[in-house]
Amino acid sequence: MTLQDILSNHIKNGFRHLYKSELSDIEFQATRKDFEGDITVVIFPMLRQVKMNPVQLGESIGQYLVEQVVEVESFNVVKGFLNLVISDGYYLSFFLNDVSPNDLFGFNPKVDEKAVMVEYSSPNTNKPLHLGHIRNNLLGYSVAEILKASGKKVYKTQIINDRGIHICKSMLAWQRYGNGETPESTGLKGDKLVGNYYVKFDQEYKTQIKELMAQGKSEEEAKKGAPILIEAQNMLLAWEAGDDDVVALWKKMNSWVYEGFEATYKNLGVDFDSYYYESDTYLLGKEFIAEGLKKGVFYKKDDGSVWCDLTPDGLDEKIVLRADGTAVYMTQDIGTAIQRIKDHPDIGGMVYTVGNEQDYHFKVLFLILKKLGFDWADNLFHLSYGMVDLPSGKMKSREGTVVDADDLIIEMAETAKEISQDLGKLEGYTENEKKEIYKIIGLGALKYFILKVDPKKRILFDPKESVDFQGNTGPFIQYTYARIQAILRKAEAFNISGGEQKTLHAKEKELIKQLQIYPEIIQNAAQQHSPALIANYTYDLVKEFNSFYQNVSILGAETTEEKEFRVALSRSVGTTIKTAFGLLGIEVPDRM
RNA sequence: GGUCGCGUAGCUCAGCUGGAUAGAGCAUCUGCCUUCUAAGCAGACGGUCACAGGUUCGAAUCCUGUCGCGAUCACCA
Repeated sequence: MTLQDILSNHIKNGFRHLYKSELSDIEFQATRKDFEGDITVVIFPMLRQVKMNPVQLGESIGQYLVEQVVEVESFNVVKGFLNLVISDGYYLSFFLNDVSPNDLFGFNPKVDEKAVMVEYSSPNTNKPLHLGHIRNNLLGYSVAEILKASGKKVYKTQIINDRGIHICKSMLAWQRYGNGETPESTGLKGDKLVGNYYVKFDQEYKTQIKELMAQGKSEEEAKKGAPILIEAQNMLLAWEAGDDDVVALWKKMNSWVYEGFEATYKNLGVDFDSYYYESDTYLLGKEFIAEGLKKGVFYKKDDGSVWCDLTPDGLDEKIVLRADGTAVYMTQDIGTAIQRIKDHPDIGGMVYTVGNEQDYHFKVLFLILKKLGFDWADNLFHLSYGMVDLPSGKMKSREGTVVDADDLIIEMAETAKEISQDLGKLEGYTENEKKEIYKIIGLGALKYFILKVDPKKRILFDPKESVDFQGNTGPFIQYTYARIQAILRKAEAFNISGGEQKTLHAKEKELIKQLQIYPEIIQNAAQQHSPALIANYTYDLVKEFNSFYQNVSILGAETTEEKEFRVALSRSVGTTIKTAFGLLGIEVPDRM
């Protein structure tokens, strides 16, 4: 039972007689720093049922609580706010009993029997991953970890768009200009190699269009009639017909890409429990269209195409099957969702990490699945995020204005290296150790930079100014962690003798309060699918820690009790940073 | 044009289900390294929370409208 529950019960019991009708919940909030006190009871809402002056009511409740509850030391009333001063002993014992001994403080130990599947990344196989994918990957991975911490079983997955005309373009260009190049022969990552041929195709396509236009064709004719495009289209037909050579080439080039992707994922520190491929799933879903037709969820038009009428829900009519009986995007997504539940019967909900340009698609998808009557359809969530824009505008792969994921990771580590060398730290470490630390810091900066902002908002990313290493940043928090580790290394073995009576400094109390809300933050973050909540929480915690312990010696405390307490508090802040950053997928170095 | 999202300090962003005098970082200025890591700490400066109405004890937060930016309105995925 939390202190708030205790207070709430006391207020309800003690003042029942004043209430005319049902007792409403008592509203608590943390006391603002400029007022004296720790917990504030907001009196205003109670006035609806109790006819009284708010200050008088506050006074009498405050008086009552001081008498009844040991933890409440004193109170003051400002307007309709009853500020309660809570005893040090309460926070001290909370810290000593709950936080300090528990390395996974804040994590929910209970696990729901229903699992959640989180989909993210979901790349095309014709080009390397870029900055947009990084935001997607970080969000998806982080939300998955946060859900785990909140007590959910989680499956991480992705759907890989491995079929279609775009792959054929790369394949064709490679066949024609590739001279048998492989990742091994060129030393290029597989996804880069394939991506290069995609660009090559586009160049060739453009020159052919020009030629055709020079021969007097209209732009539209030229675009449709370019021989290389027609060849690519033929290749797609051959692929769909199962042509051995085409399929073999397709498999070969895709495998290169997957190897390249895996390397990037590994560098980024994200992983997956399973993979779905569109080449496997694009035929799925049709049977459920038939079933939906029977149930009357869908209807058939004269030309044979199947539609879902969503106008009663304020949306449009949506096609779910073409007149020729082939599947569209929506068909496929319906099928994939159902397939996933079949593969993992314990799934109770799914999270789709996809950019906000697909908001409408997912709105429709979820609605259709609901209409089809699946019970899990109520627990589908589109983790929608804004684009990552460059100062020059949108990223366009064809125009070469993309920020490549691998390059960016390397650059971030480079910047971390420069800064670190300027500061002259890390002397006496081997090159490998240093390299490892630079990478952790560089990635920490990048990940925190992206995750600290609300997913819904667009991010403006300036590659020149890059990412900060000071202030509300990953490295600042990592730095505090490293400093704490230095303290712990120096501290001789310490033990906390429980129940110690000690006067808490105001800042220490704040720190403990800040730690106290960590479990709640995780729950909120899980509910709202928001890593930003965790990021900003961690920053607040670290700020609070620094603002006291930057000026106050930890190891130089006068009494041993005081020293033990400070060390234990530092250690707890350290582990909290570590677990919170773990939820963001950010590593934390022992020194930097 | 319809629908959805966003608009908070010069810049980048917090602000939980409405609560007290609006919160950080960067940038600019002032102090602090002989003591556990100065990627730090303390302080100054900086705001009509896009605008206008409404709801109420109380609005950056909820509702309506206007403006600005973005996305989307394909038998593409």
